[in-house]
Amino acid sequence: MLMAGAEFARPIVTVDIVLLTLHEGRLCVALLPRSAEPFAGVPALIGGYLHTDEDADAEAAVRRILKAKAGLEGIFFEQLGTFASARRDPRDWSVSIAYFALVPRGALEGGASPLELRPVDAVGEMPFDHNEIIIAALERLRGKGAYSTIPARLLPEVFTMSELQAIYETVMGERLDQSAFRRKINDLDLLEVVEGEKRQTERARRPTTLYRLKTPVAVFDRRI
Amino acid sequence: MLMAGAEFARPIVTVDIVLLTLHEGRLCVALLPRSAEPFAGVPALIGGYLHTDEDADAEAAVRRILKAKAGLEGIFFEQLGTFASARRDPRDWSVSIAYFALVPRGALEGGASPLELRPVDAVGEMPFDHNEIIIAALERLRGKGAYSTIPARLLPEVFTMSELQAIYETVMGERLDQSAFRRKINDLDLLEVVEGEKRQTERARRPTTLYRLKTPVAVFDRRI
DNA sequence: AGAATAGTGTCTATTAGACAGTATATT
DNA sequence: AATATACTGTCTAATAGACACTATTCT
Repeated sequence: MLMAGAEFARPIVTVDIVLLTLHEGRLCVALLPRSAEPFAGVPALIGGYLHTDEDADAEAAVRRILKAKAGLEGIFFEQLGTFASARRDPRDWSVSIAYFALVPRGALEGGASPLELRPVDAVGEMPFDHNEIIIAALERLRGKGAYSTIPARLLPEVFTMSELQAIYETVMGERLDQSAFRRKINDLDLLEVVEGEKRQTERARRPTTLYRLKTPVAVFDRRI
Repeated sequence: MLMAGAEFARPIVTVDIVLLTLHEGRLCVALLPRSAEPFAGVPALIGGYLHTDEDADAEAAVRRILKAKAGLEGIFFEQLGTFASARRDPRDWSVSIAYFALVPRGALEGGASPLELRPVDAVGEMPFDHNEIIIAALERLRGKGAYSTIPARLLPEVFTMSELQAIYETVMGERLDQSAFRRKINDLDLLEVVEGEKRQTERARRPTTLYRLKTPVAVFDRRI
């Protein structure tokens, strides 16, 4: 039995973020070369130590790290799971609270950071257990994606119905029927119309209604 | 920028388990009086420190704690989420890797431990953020429950179709049509028939086919 | 026979998928 | 008019829900 006040050697605690975005129609993870050993210089998930002196909670650490290392603020993220074992980090027993985050294409441009976008179907060998963490993120996106508006967070705030459908097709890896897709989206009452039209101009096309999500993330019962 | 090897004060890391079972037809959480300060003697979630010297990973810690504190082995559990903040524990910045576990009614009997079963709809005020953790566990059970055989882990290995239906009804909090339920379960091909029959004997009833899950946990697309 | 639960059949309403058709812009 | 995409309508198949019916045991 434990005595009151007895303590144990504490593990390392870090936060790692699987930041996903679309680049040239492919789903990509954002990687950053590690600034310190182990694996210094090797591209890895965006992450860092929990700063117990300044982070109020794990989400605060995520926000701090996203801002400092990728220049991002106000983007969607949610907890993915925690990877904790004696073996995952050569330094010590280590706990990584993993998050997955989505940004619209283009939100990463302009930042002068050495972010690398690597297609998720060709990430290659990653340091630590980052391959495993990325796989968990993809499962989450594909699983929850079909039942929520989470995939829409890969799009800018305002988008067309066709763009939304294309995102779901990419995330779920299958073609969707246009008519059924629109019917479901409308039935679920997720979107509101934004005034203004999008006009396509290479060759000639009918202008498009623009939409915005009514709520940041909606989860529903039915599959898209 | 961080220097190589720079470190930060490490937080406390614990594991907490929301152990759910059925007792008199109601869903209950198993609580244990805390053996040490803070909140010594107060019933709380089953949990404990991660032992970096003996636990290979977080799941090993869960198994160790379930065995030592509740006398349970081989039961279903899965990671729920991690609760990490400066405020959740009066001692220090604290990380709790929370798990949710299901046991059949009766698996808790015999153990002489001071386990208390408290109905989830009347848990009352709990120490730390344990109320929040319990709510997350219930959401998980109700959410994933409708799309998986997880609720069946509240039953013994062999059960009848009616028992299974009753479990889903309790978990999901709604009545289900018997015919539709059986049709879906059969279509999903989740169960195998166990030789032998269950005979009811208070008053007179037709004997029942017994079933077992084909796989420990199956997740499907369709709602039960 | 009667009670009690096990298990089946069937009708109808809803939802999904396929696919063709119409609409509206530019060149 | 031709083209390209936006958007709608409709038919059919699959699934869900309601509900009544039959089956098998014991007393």
